[in-house]
Formats: sequence, structure tokens, C-alpha cells
Amino acid sequence: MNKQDQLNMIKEDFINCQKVLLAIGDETRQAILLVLMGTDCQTGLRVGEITEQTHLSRPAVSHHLKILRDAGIILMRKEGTKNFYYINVRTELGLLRTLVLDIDNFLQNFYSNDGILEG
Amino acid sequence: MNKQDQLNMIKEDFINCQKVLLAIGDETRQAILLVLMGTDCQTGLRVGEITEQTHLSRPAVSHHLKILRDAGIILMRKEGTKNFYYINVRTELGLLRTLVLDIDNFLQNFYSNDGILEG
DNA sequence: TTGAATGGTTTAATTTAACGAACCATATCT
DNA sequence: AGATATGGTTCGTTAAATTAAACCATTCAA
Repeated sequence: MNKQDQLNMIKEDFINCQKVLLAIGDETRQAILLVLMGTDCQTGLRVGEITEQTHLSRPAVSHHLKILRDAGIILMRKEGTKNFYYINVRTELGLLRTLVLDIDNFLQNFYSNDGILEG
Repeated sequence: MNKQDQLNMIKEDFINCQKVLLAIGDETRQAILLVLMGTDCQTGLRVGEITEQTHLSRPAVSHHLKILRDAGIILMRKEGTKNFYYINVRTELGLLRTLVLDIDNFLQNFYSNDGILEG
């Protein structure tokens, strides 16, 4: 694969994980993720329970949960009026791994000291 | 390593790559990175040259370059009044890889169907 | 030493994101 | 149906990020 192909791939990677990057770049959402990861198994947590463990209002939590959900990082299960949120085991963070790996590859191929090939 | 230890590790990871996440989460900065990666070898590009390849003003480019530099993703070399910017081969994107790997590990240990251990 | 080139920074305006009060929708229970 | 619990959404406000004009600092050439 030549240089331009790799660059296009990285460009695609950026597009694919755009939502994920914005979602986990926010410290509040990182805190929410850690709260969710701290719960036993996959039963998930209700919005109210998450709110209690943060300094935020319920609407704010709801807002951040939506962003995390749109990014494919968490999932929701309805149960009556209760909504349980939990980490998506098949999380879209894999897209991030792809991005990082592709960049690593690129740098190794075209920026390493022992072999500048030029595309 | 138990569950809480892993959670603390992920918490650290988030702190460590906070700047990186914010830096590459912005589409404009992604475009700048792609421009830098597209240049032949490591001579780097001047601010003026980067400006020409974007829709931005020079101050805006300068602003974004500073953010990318603070995050350890790019480096600068001065040559007279000219400043050359280039990708940091030892880029701090490695911190991102660590984060993703740690989360993957965590999910595999505590959220996989075949073995919920509880910490 | 003047003039031109290069690019950081400051400032002010615009855009975008985050936030909570108030509100609305839905489900459950009596 | 009425009352309660739960949580999405709307709306106006506040906070933060992005942007370009204007400005300042440094280097080099004539």
C-alpha cells in the first residue's frame, strides 16, 4: 500500500471515530463512563443513580448519555419507566484502536529513520 | 490485578491523554495533521504553507498548531524567522493506544459472557 | 539602518457546547 | 381516573472554543 492510500485510510479513520473522539474527550463523560464501568456486571445504572454519583443535574446527565450513546460507546435498556445504561462491550472504541494502529503503521513506513520510501 | 485497580488505571489513562483527545477531536486539526503527514520526509512545513492548504487564517492555524504541539503530537524547528512544523514520530498518540488497550482488557475481564469475576 | 518576510500574540466577535429550571411524556400503582 | 416515579426535551443562560483583524517581535537582506 502506498503513501497516499495510507493517508486516505487515516482520513477515513478520523471520520469513523469522530463521534467517539468528541464523546470521550469531555471529562464529565469520562467520569460517567468510569461510573458505569464500576458497576457490577451488565445490569446497568439508571439515570437517577448516575446523577447521584456526579455533580450534575439530571438533564445534563441525560444530555451526556445521549452523546455517549450516539457514539456507540454505551447502550440503553428500557424497563418500564426506568432506563438502564451500560457499557457497550462491542464498544466503538475499536475504531479508535484502528486509527492509532493505522497512524503507527504510517509513521513506521514513511517517517522511520531507517527507510524513507516516499510514495 | 483486581477490578478497582484496573478502573484506577483507566482513570489515569484518561488524564494522561486528555490533551491528545481534545487535540485530535477537532476536524480542523485533523486536517492539519493530514497535511503534515502528506509532506515528503521530515523537513516539515512552514505556517504559511499550512495556511495555504486550509480555509483558515494564519492566526487560526497558529492557534491550532500550538494545541497540537502542547499535546505532543507535532514538533517545531526554527530556522531564521521560519518555523517548520512536523509530526512527532514518538507521538503521544501512544497514550491513546494505552487507553484503548486498558479498556479492552477491562471489558474482557469483567464484562465478557464467559467469566464475570467481580473485584 | 531601513525594509521585507515570517509568524506569535492580543483583542473582540462569533459560534458552539454545557448547564439547569421548567416542562412534557410514559409507565406503574392504588 | 388520579397520583407517583422516572426520565426525554425545550428553552434561555452561561461558559468555552474558534476565528480574523490588528499588532508586535525577530531575522535577514540590501
